[in-house]
Amino acid sequence: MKHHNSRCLPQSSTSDHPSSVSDHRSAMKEIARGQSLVTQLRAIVLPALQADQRFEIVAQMFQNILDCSSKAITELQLDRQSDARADDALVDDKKRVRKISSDDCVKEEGATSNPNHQHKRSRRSDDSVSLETPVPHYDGRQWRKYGQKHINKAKHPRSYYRCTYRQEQDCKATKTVQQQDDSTGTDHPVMYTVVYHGQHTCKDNNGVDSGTDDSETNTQSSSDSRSSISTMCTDPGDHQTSLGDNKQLLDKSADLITKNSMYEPFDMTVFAPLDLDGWELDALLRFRA
DNA sequence: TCTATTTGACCCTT
DNA sequence: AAGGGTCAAATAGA
Repeated sequence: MKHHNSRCLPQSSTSDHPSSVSDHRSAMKEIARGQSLVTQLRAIVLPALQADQRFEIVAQMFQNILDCSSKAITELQLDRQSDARADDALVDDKKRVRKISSDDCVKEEGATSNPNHQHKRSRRSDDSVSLETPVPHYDGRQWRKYGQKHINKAKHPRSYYRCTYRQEQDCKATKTVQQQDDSTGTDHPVMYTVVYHGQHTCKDNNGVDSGTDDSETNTQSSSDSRSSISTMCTDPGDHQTSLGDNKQLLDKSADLITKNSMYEPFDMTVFAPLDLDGWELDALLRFRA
């Protein structure tokens, strides 16, 4: 099922619905909050069900719920963008004129650097959805980290991720993950602010479904056994203290859980419910405590 | 050897 | 000029 191209969506006039933008925004926030809660719940429930026959069903149900909310957010985003696009058209066009002309000048007169540096870096805040979660990578999507930066006045660095299928399927979805400053040294779980930008245009969840002919996996998927979810704790120092002495135990647990699920008849990588990284387990255990 | 992550540099917006 | 987002070479790990 393909998402609608925003350009193909009927233009829902904001003038017809003056409150639609704020309605969309609050709706998206609520859905995102629901996603966060479901994600947290899943992190609690699935490990407890690892030896249970109902594990698969429950995992699938969780994933279906998350898929539903993801699609709802996507639809809302597309709807909002189609509204905003009309409003922004003039403004964007002005910016674009300046951008293109300056780019042309630079490139035609011999670019000083890589021609790949053609992307705009600005992000419109209304293109994004943010949520707070103790398990920032537990969203059922596959992400690849492409950068990390220290943000001004923030204790913890911000990590930048893009969809794993960006190259293969030109999926423009990105997200940033940043640990909240006030979430260390307290009893409650470490919380992260996750901001999603853009929509997934890659096929289905993880692109896995398109590989039903998995006998001829391409070269890139040859490493699938190594990582079904390519995100992991990448903030050096951020989690070391919290992982502490329990890390080995947690790793063993994760390993055991993963092995248990490895031989299930369906592809667990779709859900990746038990592909917990150390910090996710840490967050989970703190959450449960 | 291949893929993912790290990290400094570059570039753009404000 | 500062801050933030992205790139890409270097590095790590399986």
